Amino acid sequence: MLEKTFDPKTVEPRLYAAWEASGAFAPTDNPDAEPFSIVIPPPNVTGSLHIGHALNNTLQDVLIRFERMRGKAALWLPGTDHAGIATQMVVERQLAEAGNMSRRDMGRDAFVDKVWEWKAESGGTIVNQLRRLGASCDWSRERFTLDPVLSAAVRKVFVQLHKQGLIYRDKRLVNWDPHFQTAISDLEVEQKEVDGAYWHFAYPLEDGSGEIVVATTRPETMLGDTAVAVSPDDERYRHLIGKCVRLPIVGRPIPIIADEYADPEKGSGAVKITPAHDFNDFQVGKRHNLPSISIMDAYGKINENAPAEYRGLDRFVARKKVVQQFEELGLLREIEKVKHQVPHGDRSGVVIEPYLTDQWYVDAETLAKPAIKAVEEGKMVFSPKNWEKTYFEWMRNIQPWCISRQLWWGHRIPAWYGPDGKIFVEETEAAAQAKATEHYGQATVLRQDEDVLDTWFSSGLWPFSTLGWPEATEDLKRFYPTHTLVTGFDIIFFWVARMMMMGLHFTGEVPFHRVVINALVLDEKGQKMSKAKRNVIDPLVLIDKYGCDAMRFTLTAMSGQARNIKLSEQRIEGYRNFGTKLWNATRFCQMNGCYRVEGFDPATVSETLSKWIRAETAKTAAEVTTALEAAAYDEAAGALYRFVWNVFCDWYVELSKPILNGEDAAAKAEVQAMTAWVLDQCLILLHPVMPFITEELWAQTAEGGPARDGFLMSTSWPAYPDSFADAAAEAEIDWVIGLITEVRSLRAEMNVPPGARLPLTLSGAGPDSLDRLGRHRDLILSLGRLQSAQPGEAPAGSVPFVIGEATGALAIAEFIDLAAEKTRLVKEIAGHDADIERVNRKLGNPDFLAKAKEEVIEENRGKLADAEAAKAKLAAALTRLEGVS
RNA sequence: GGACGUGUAGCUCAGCGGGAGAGCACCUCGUUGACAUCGAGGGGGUCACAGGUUCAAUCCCUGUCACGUCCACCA
Repeated sequence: MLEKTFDPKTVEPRLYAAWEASGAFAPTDNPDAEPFSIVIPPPNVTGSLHIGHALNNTLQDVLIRFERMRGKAALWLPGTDHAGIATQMVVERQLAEAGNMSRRDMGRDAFVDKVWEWKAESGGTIVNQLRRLGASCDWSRERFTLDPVLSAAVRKVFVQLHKQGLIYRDKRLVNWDPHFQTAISDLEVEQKEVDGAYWHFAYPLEDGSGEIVVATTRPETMLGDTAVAVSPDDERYRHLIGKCVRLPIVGRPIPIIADEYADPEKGSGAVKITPAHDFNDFQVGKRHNLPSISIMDAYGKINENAPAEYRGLDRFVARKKVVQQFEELGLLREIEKVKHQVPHGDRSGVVIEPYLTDQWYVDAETLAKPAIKAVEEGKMVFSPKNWEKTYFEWMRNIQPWCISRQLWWGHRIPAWYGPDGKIFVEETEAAAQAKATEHYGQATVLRQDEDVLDTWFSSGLWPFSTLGWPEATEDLKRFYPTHTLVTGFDIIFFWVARMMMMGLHFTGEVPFHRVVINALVLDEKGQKMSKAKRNVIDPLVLIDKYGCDAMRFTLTAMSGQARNIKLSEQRIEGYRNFGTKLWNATRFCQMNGCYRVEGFDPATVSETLSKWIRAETAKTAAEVTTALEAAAYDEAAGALYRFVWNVFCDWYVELSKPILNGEDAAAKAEVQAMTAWVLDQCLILLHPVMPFITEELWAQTAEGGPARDGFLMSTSWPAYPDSFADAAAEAEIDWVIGLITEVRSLRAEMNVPPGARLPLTLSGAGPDSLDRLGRHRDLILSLGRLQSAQPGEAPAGSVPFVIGEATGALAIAEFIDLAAEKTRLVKEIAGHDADIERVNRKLGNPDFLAKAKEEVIEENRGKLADAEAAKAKLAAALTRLEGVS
């Protein structure tokens, strides 16, 4: 016999270890099995499981368990991402806390060794947390983006793209993070609204004939100004074009130029041009051949290109100083306070500087074309579909992707420089050396590029690099392209788009056929979770408190098409209760001798109740299967919840009791076997969502019956014959349920004391109804707490209700409240009247009759007839009642 | 500025052309009987607003308002 309650704390680790040890997570060896593969969005190796991971990985696990049970060669390939900046940050912080040498003091090689040490010690955290989630990943295939095979793939991709002219080195403005002293991509820049100001500065004309006023939000950049631009159409300034102003503080004469970029509507209509520190100005500078004077170093401090008193000052100190000097010079015309968007580094949180450096770029525009086309042609579909608009929007306006990072942790760029700066891009140092020797005619010392690649460069190769590409491995042949990618919308650009570009370019195929975008998990108030707001819900805490299955079911059930999920603990509690319900239903089965019968075939049952639950089971299985195929996780969860709780527990179990406690041994034996069968189906169908409790029940229910053949997780997903659908059985049991519900409802409404057993009569019943009444009388009596249930006219002092073609009447003379009953009848009749009127209006409309579909018209005729019949019965009862009173 | 999304019961959401639904919360009743982590019953909604298409609109179209997210830009 089962324990009173389920104890997830002891069961979960035990079962997970058993699954993993048995090899059940690996795809089947069966060569005929259809492959079904997904790759995990690799969490940062520094990460720990947050609620977003919990959702994302639960959905993947539901999917992979489902497909595995369907007999596919299901591979869920796990792994982690080396996460360049994030990991480097963690290790640097640890070094500092331990009072160790800084990264720069210890040097590159020593530092990278330290990071590997850290990875060996602490890098497994998130992977073990995924195990607690029940994730059935094939750990034997676990990958890390810096693994030798994956690194080789990165080098090959870089070299090939370079040879194809799709990777190039260029000197231009990048988003520079002065905190980490590295370039970052556009995507790693976050716009934040901050308080700032427009400072309006007057630049005196060199010939002393006046001044021109410009405005800026970054006064320090004026130290690098090389022009002032005005619109060629701006009458106010036309006469000044070609003249020079003398740049205050600096003393440099700079020209006034005409350029469309200057908008006469904005500010004074004149704009200072700092090509080395502003993206727009850089373009203007190019057009006019202006010098680009970079006045900052990599740390955001003013450099030697500025006047001596500024050198070494932090950019924000310099800003104040510039303003102060303008004020002292009498050239500060206005300070206009504004709130404006300022770019910040997403990791460092500091203000990003446009900075002029040499960096490596990917020609994303070229790579994007096939990636756009693949989605247009439906070779890859988003679910929900709308996300393709986001994808297209970005892909069609894509900018060159800056991929070099001035970090030490990552894939070092496979480019070597000769003494004259000649670049050799090769997969290995030896190959580069060979090329250099050939080029220079003698062995020459080369220097490798110091930079590493953007982490997303290697992530972009993930679906094929993890399967062994560029080698034509068995795994690559069998599992690529992968089937589905489950991920969050926040990384559609960072990751999905890049995988599409790289996958198509290097394998000629889409990396996945479907991308399922999961929602963002918010707190119960709909706010983003953040440590600062202290509203973070830790999935591990939830697992401890409610059990893993409860959390998984909650996330699955709430994972609709909406963009976010507001998670509340109350909801989790509800689904924990659902698990308890299933547990107790199983206890009921055990107490009533419902054990699995070897060789039992549900196709052979003869009890109507058996046929009914068989049909309901088949309906549910079909619903769940369809929903999971379509990634409609919430629908699958909803169908399971309703079936287990409302159909199986609330009705089937109740309806089976009289038979289980009855004298008919054959019927009892059948229902016992059938009940055990249905319970098994519940466990199977629930397993993908609630793997632990179902596996545990699967094992425990074997105790009183034949032994189970292996794990539930390795059991086949059901496919029932069409013959399980059973309209007659459905109609019959639905009638019984309807009758019992009516009786219960009337008892409650009429305030009949719980202990009172009442007589029920049924008048006007046809042969079917009489038959059903006869066959299920015991059930009806016990569940309706009735004294008797017989055909016959309603006695005086009874309350009527409509059941199909018949009128039921509950004799409650001693409890009846005439006024309340009259009110009830009037209300019900009014309800029918409203229906009749609405349907009549339709049926009386010639346009409706002419244009509506025939079945709709028929349906309405049926409705009308039903409503009129029901109304007539109740009206008759009302008349009788009025006769009494 | 551009794009996307959301407004349905007190709350969270499903439904998306032909009778307004679920869970939670609420109210009433009920524990020696699988389960009080429970059972039975019940109340509660001009489906944001305004137009349009249609025989028929919560559902499709247009507009308005409110809220949210993303992208771009700012002298």
